[in-house]
Amino acid sequence: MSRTTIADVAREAGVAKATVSHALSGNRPISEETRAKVLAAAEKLGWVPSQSARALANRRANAIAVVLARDPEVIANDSFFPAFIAGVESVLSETETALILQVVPDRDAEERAYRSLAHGRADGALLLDLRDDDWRVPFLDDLDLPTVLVGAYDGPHPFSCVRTDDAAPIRDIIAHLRDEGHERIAHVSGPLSYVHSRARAQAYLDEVGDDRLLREGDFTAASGRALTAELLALPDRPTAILYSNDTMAIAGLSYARAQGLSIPADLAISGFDDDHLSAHLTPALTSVSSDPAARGRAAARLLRADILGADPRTEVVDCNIVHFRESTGAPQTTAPTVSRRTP
Amino acid sequence: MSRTTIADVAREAGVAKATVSHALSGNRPISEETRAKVLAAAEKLGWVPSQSARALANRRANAIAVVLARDPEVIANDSFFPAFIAGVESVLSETETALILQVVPDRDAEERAYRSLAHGRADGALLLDLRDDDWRVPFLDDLDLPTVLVGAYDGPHPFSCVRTDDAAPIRDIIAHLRDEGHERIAHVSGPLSYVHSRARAQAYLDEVGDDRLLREGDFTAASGRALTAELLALPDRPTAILYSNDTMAIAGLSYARAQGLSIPADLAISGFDDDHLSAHLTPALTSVSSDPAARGRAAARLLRADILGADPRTEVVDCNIVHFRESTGAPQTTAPTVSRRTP
DNA sequence: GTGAAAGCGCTAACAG
DNA sequence: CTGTTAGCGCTTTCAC
Repeated sequence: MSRTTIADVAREAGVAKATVSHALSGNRPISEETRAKVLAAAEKLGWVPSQSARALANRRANAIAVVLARDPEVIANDSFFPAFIAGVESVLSETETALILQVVPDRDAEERAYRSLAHGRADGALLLDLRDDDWRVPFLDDLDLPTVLVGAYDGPHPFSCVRTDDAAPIRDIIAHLRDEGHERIAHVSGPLSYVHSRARAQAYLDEVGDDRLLREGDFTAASGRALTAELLALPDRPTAILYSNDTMAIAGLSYARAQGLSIPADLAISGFDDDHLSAHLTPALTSVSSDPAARGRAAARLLRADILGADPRTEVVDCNIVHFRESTGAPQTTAPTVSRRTP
Repeated sequence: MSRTTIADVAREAGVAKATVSHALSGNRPISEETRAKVLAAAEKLGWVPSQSARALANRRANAIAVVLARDPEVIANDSFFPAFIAGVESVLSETETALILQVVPDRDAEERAYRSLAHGRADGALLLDLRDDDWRVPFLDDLDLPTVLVGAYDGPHPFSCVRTDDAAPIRDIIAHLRDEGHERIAHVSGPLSYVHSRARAQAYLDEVGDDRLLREGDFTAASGRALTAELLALPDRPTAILYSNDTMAIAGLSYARAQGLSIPADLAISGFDDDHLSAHLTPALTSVSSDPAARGRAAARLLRADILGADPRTEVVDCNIVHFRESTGAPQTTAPTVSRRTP
């Protein structure tokens, strides 16, 4: 680590420590001449200000945090998260702010993590995977840690918020399916305690009227498969299934085909999140892309403003696009597979 | 933020600051009685030690860093990275160590990032996406920042290293293809300056003997598509293509089918990395799973040891498994799709 | 415009 | 076993 400190640079440049500090931060007028001397000295000694000393003096860590309480395995198969993080980073990098990622196994660890973050490690936090009456909301309010909620949180809260309208694409898909003649349309949701799963399920219920064909999954392939089996075993089995993410949809699609059903002739299928491979499946999967990177950018910008003392505000990032593909009867975009043996 | 400091807790408990500090760290014997008093006081005041003050005094940030120089878009479609990070986190969480993620646009920013990390932000770094004669290796050595190389780096270096054997699965796939009667086997590699792409390409060359059917891609779907087109346009077009990742393989597969080729009858295809959807494609894609989480765990453990002063060592994590699926002629694992109209 | 000195909140000698 | 006293390296009044 750097044994050279601001004092060494000050000595080398023949000025006071304060001058070195201000020459770099620009927090007070410095003559061009001294500034040049200071920069030269810093360059010569290869000095970089210590982040920890600066954090202590400034009461600012120059870092923000994302804490995930999910199972590592779930994180690994999630297409939303990496894109979201990439968006966040693109904003943070403008201001030399670091992103701290913490994965915790249980609520206890999560509370400790937030406490320690709030006390000198991070200047703010991004909250994902919101649940109804999420305990983290009042908790972080108490901790007085600037926070941005990512998702359509309904409860009372003092924070900035990035929302999307997940109901509209669900309505569009259902309308499309009805046009195609479907009457028994099912929905495999994510855990209903998550606000985004619930919003999607609610849009489905509003459209369909009852919950006889609604099944609550957990976003894993296993649940997608199991609930598809359950739905297909019904006496009046659905002719179309909307899944709340692509992982469940693909598992369901795969199961249905294994049962001898043809997609979309016997069963139409749609997903959500538009995994980068979904367009390449056969049949290609109808899904909803939601530009997670745009949401990441918006969240990072809101948080930066909050940290600087701005008033919290809610931003609606509307970037949901339905991609109608073969799995719901859209015409094939790639040529049909004709068996042809070349010499 | 916490206005309550160690001094408040000391006063509340009627002891000295040092006692409070040691009661928590256990760095010197404390009577059960005082410790209880201290803990009670800390609890009552809701005090948590300030990470930044601690970092400054300890000269330890309790954080490690991963810096990515990739395009955010590439990160978003990469199945290796999130799983790797999940593995890293599972080890870090044991010791309250944070992970700092930084995405930088260019080399200049990357140097600054490492400098600032080395100076108080992080105690060590994980190096991914290694290239031949990677400038970061001597640079970090200079910075004196404990580092673990993730990948089979050949140049001289003083660091710990996590390697895998990527050649074996390539050999296995080629052997399998030859058994199936293939003679013209092509390879679409990643950028050959990356050590892992090169290792795979080298294994291919060693097996096949010449580079007439080798094409250098960049891991994106676009390059997979373009190079597939190029290979299929050859007078003696290949009957099998090995891709260096699944994204390129799927794009290639999709292109080939659009050209009217049947997979695997006309063209056999294999990928690498086993994206979580690859098993669900039709035809399912032959690929190599490499347990990125295991590599993440190994890297984090090595780095932790290095930070504590252990001697650097190289660990081979051998977890590559070839999954032979339909795209190379393995029997279908899901039942065939029989068109059947239900009432 | 610049310097000197007082913290930021914690840890670690050093005494007792 | 516990209290006192210096720092860690930077920022920021407060003087000049």
